[in-house]
Amino acid sequence: MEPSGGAKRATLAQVAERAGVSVMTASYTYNRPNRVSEQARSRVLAAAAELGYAGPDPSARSLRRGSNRTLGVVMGEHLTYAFEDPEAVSFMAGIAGVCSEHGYGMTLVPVTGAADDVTRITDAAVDGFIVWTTSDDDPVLAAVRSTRRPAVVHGGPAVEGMELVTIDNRAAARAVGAAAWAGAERPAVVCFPLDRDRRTMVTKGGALPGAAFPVTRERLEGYRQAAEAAGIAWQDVTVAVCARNGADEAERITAALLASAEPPDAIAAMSDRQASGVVRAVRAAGRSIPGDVAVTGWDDAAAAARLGLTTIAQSLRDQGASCARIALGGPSTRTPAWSLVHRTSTRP
Amino acid sequence: MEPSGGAKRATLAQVAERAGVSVMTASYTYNRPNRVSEQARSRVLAAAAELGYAGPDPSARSLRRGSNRTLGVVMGEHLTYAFEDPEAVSFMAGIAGVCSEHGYGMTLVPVTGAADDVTRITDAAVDGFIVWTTSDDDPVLAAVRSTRRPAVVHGGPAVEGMELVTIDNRAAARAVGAAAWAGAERPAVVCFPLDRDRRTMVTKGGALPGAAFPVTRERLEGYRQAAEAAGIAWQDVTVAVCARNGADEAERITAALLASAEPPDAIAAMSDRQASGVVRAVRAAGRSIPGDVAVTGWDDAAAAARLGLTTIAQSLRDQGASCARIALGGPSTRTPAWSLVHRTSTRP
DNA sequence: CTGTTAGCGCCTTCAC
DNA sequence: GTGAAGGCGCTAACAG
Repeated sequence: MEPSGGAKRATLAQVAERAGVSVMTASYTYNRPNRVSEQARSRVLAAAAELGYAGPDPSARSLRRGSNRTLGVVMGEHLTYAFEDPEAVSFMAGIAGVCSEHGYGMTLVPVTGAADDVTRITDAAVDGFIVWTTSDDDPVLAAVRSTRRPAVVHGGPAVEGMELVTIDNRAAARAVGAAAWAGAERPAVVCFPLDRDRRTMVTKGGALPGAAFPVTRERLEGYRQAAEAAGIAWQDVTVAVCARNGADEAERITAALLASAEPPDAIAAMSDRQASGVVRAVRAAGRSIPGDVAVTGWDDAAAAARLGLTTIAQSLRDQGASCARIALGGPSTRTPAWSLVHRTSTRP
Repeated sequence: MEPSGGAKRATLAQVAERAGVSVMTASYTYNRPNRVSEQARSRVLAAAAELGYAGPDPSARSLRRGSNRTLGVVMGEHLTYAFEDPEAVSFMAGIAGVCSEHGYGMTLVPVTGAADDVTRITDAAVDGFIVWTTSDDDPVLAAVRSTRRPAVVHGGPAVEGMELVTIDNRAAARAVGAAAWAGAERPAVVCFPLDRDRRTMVTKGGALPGAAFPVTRERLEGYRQAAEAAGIAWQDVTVAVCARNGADEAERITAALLASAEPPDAIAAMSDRQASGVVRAVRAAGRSIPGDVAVTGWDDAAAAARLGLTTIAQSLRDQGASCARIALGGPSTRTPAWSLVHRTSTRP
């Protein structure tokens, strides 16, 4: 199961010998071609071709130069998640664009939630890390920090010694919450998981345990403030905590809420994916939007426009690009812009 | 703009000195903990903690071991494309899953279509490559081959010395083509680009230049065979070549076809994304599906089910996983399964 | 323009 | 259970 490494690779020294030049001339041929005579250069390249030498070994070069020309991206729990969530994909596309511009590669560091995550991070041959939003207590953060390489966290938590790129989730939640709760009497939040245990629960705002994910925590706080501004006590707001960010789970949990004794008449979701599920459940229950139930999303994904969702617009792509630029030591925004997009899923 | 590398990292030798042991004892502490006395071990770890040593340097280790524990993925032209096409994303998710299982990282190699692509590939510190389908003449192939590392091409072309994982595109195109052309008199193909120039054109099958992308070529050949089996001469089949795989371009080009003197009554697209655009254009023109125009897609994406598209089902995710397993030296399928899914967009 | 020297940080080998 | 030597393949720094 181990990679064979293919046929044995020739070394620069062998190429130099065959070409009848010193190792340095061979090295220069690859690194400073114009510092080498045309003649020497072609002899080196000829020797390389004969030996099937494909150029300097990248690891040796990295060791010598002290840089890998690669950024590491840590996406949390399951690497495949990175590809399943369209917003995560946008984020990665933003990173990819900047890496590409700078001739950098992008290594996805596999993290599973298991104990060896730390090893996988300290073992990654990268020049800097970008960490997708995670919980306050995620050991991955300490591992990344311990490498002493430039590191940028997206979303949160804020970690001393690491950069943070995030919108003001609390303010954005206040804004979209105000739209959601307008004219509502029985509001509900369809919520991201609170911590890495990802326990599902339905409770009231007052009874909610603290959230270990800062993004979740900040948004809840914003919804709470919006509720109180609308004259609704937080302890009267239903909070339905999902295990994951996805439409299906949001749909099921919404269906349950609507079938309960106190069906909500306004539902704020934490993503447009969740909101899509909410919309399906509301329609399936024969209720109208926003007449019977107001619905809000988050992200302004394509689905949001299609469904007429009031939502928070932000560019995960730009945020990914910012993270990458910062990791590469350049300047960029730490507090990206967001805006409230009013559509037809909320009461005017 | 260069990464700072953060604070200077301590070396194993420094840790050993501080712990009052030899370098080897320190090394064993990280690599063979049980070959070291409890006492020595804890002194080494204490020294490491004091110095902020995060473990052996990955590049040095790679150099010494001759392996990077990382697979390289080459996605062609624009790295961001990898994240824009849902099928490509599935494919990457499949790779990610296998890498994750094996504790391997996954490096996305930035390739732009420019001359330095070759450099970027030979510079990548990876143990093997997976190359997303490309054209026969793509220099990336020779570059990957020259590294003499295990390499797997997905889709094509077949390259001596590299593995190939692909469905039988010709047979699949024959199958879906048969469904598309049933009862048709003016068939058309909405086609992927023929070569890396990505020139747009509308022509007849007989006048079509050869395609440099094997996947495109094979599918065209399958459609041709299906046409002839249905008693339609290839030179009578319209082929609309798009610059990229996307719904919008397919929609525009279909609108033009429908407005022409000989509007097609059957359109076979090369992806469900393209087919979505085709469906939009057909509806916008006030034609019915399949009554006025039969439509087929490819991939059996979510959109295909939603639109009732007859299409070819295949799992890009499984194919990504296969590629990764093969690159890691394990066994896996080279010829994945596909199947024809009959829905309502074609004539019975 | 070309060559020599001296490591980059680590781990395999072999001795004790 | 521990350590000394040597080298993985390459290139910065400095001659010439």
